[in-house]
This record gives sequence, C-alpha cells and structure tokens, in this order.
Amino acid sequence: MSTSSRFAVAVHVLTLMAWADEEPLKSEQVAESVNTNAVVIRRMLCELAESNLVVSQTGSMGGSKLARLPEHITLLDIYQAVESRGVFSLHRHPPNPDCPVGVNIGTVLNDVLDEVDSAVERVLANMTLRDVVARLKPCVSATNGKSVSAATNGKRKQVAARVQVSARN
Amino acid sequence: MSTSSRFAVAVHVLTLMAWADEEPLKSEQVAESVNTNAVVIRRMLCELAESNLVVSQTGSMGGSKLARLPEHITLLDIYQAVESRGVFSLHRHPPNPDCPVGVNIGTVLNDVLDEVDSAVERVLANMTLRDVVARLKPCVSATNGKSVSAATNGKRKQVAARVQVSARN
DNA sequence: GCAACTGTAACTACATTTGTTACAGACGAT
DNA sequence: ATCGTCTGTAACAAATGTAGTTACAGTTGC
Repeated sequence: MSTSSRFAVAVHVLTLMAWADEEPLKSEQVAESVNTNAVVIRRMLCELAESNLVVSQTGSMGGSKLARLPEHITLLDIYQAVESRGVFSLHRHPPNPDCPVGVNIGTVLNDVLDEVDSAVERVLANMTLRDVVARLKPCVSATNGKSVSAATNGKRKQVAARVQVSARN
Repeated sequence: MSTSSRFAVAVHVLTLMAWADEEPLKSEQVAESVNTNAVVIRRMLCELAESNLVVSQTGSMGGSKLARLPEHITLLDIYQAVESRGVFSLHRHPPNPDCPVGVNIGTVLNDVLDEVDSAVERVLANMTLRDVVARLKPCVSATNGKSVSAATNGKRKQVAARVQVSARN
C-alpha cells in the first residue's frame, strides 16, 4: 500500500496548535517542528481551514490557530480533511465484463472496502486532539518544558537521523 | 491517501481460482478477467505462492490454483500477502527533535496507527474467500452460467468503460 | 511605505505502482 | 530429443501522487 504521511503531518500540525493554546503559529514555526518546507505546511493549512479546523490570519503578526477547542476535533475530522480516498482502491482499470467473476467482483469488493473504511473511521472518531495532547504530556514532562517557540528558532536543520521511530516507513 | 489496487486485484485473482475449483488457471486467463497484463498477474501469483495461498505449475499444461480450500483463506491472509505496510505512514522525514511536540508525536501516532491497522485486520479476518464467492453467486446467477474460460478466449480487449463501478477511484 | 505574514501557482524531485518486452528454464506431448 | 506451452524474473517505460522549492501577489500592523 502506498500510504501517505499527510494524516500524520496534519495531526502533528494541529497538535502544535493545541499545544500553543490561542497563540497563532506561523507556517515557518510549524515547518520547523515538522521538519519540512513552510509552503507544504501552508498548503495543508488551507485544506484544514476549508474543513473549518483552523483559522488563519494573513499579514504581519498573522498565523494560524485552531478553529475550535481540541476536545471538539476528532482524528476523524483530520483524516477526512486531508485524505480524500478510502483505505484501498479498486482495480485501476475495470475488470473484464464478459467474465462472470470480473463483472461482479467490484460490487462485492466495494462492500468489503466500505466495511474497512467504516472500521477505520470508528477508531479515528474515538480520539480527539485533546487526547493526543494528553498522551504527549507524560513524554514531554520527562524531558523539558512547554514551549513550542523554543524549538522554532534558527534555520531548519536537516536532522541527522533519517530512520523513523518505528519500522512503519 | 495513495492506496494501491493490489489487494483488490489479489482478491479478484484468488476468487477466480476458487471459482475454477481445482482446474489450474493460466496467467493469461486470469489477466483477461482482471483486464491487465499477464506478467502483472504472474508477479502477484509469486507473492501469493510465497504466502502459501496458491500453488503454480510451470511448463506446458501448467497454471495456478488455490493451495487450500477457499474457506481457509481469509481476506487478511490476502492482505498480508500483497500489502507490505500499514494503512498510514508516519512523517517522511523525522520531526524536529528539539521541539517538545515533534520529538514525541511519533510515539503517540504510532499507537494510533497501530489501532487503525488492528481494526482493519479484524474486519479482513472475518471474511474468507468462500464468503466472497458466496456473495458473488447471486449476481452471477442473474446473468449467465459458471464458466471462467467462456470469458477468457480471444485477445484482451481494452474495455470501453473506464469509469469504475463506484466513486472509489 | 515597509516588513512580516498567508495563499497560490508553477515547477522539480522522488517514490511507488502498473504495464511491457524479453528471455531463461520447466514440463508434457509426440 | 525437440517442440510448443507454460511460469519466473529481469529490466525498463509510463503513470500517478506526494513532497520540496522558488517566486510572487495580496493582506495586515506599525
């Protein structure tokens, strides 16, 4: 499966904003934390704004913050905002309609894939941004204080460790 | 999400073999039904053989058939045979370790993504190839008889309808 | 007006899947 | 034994989708 990291990044971005409370974050600051380009972040912020998850302010002293409280944003909201399609796709080209299996497998598969999508959505609907922040806190308190900006000074540096925290990638 | 159609195609292929009973199918026949190239099918059959879902016979009169009864092959077996990674990925590049959120978000996300993967696997584990065939039959009986080879004569034709049966693609 | 932002277009770079051609090797039939 | 029919696999092209980059118009606060 060629999964994308859009969901992971979106959760990261919104978690930063939940962490920053009401203080608007600049795309450059967010990009520092995510370790990517600010335009990539702004693109994603536009999508999140279209789904009414963030509000952005143009101009000097601008930035973005959550549109609602973290407890009112579920991971499903985020998923739906940035991932357009379901977990699996059907055939790239339609199967052969002259084959008794080929002509009907799409219908059967659709039912199955809908079940899969529903299962995913149920899981994501059960966790809010607030839960994510809560899960984050124990880790953080063990290391340092609560400040996003402390990490967002200076130019972006290419982090040495390219390996991901898990074998997921 | 950049989902692949590998799972859909794999289910299609194995359904054909369940349908054909013990008769070995040639990659060319299968490709006709799936509406793709025979090499694509053979590649997939190799993966399915590695997971002991099919057995293939080289040489003249060769072909592939199921390695076990359809009721002993779950969709989870198929999924695991052809999809290497989970539903979502983490960040392409690791987040900034100097940021309190960035350094810990991976751990939290991993837990969430594991929950998602588990949910998907639970759904897929609950359906076998036999169930797929059973769901297929009502559709088929409404149209024509039970013959794969009837649809696998002649050269592959580029099917006119490029639109998929659902809006999934 | 100026500096600091967002929003967006245009383009490149990458990664992954799919499609294709080509060919070595296995195997049954004769 | 060799011939035709298959699988297995390599090598490469095409298609798709995401991420990264540069550039710039428009907005806002000072």
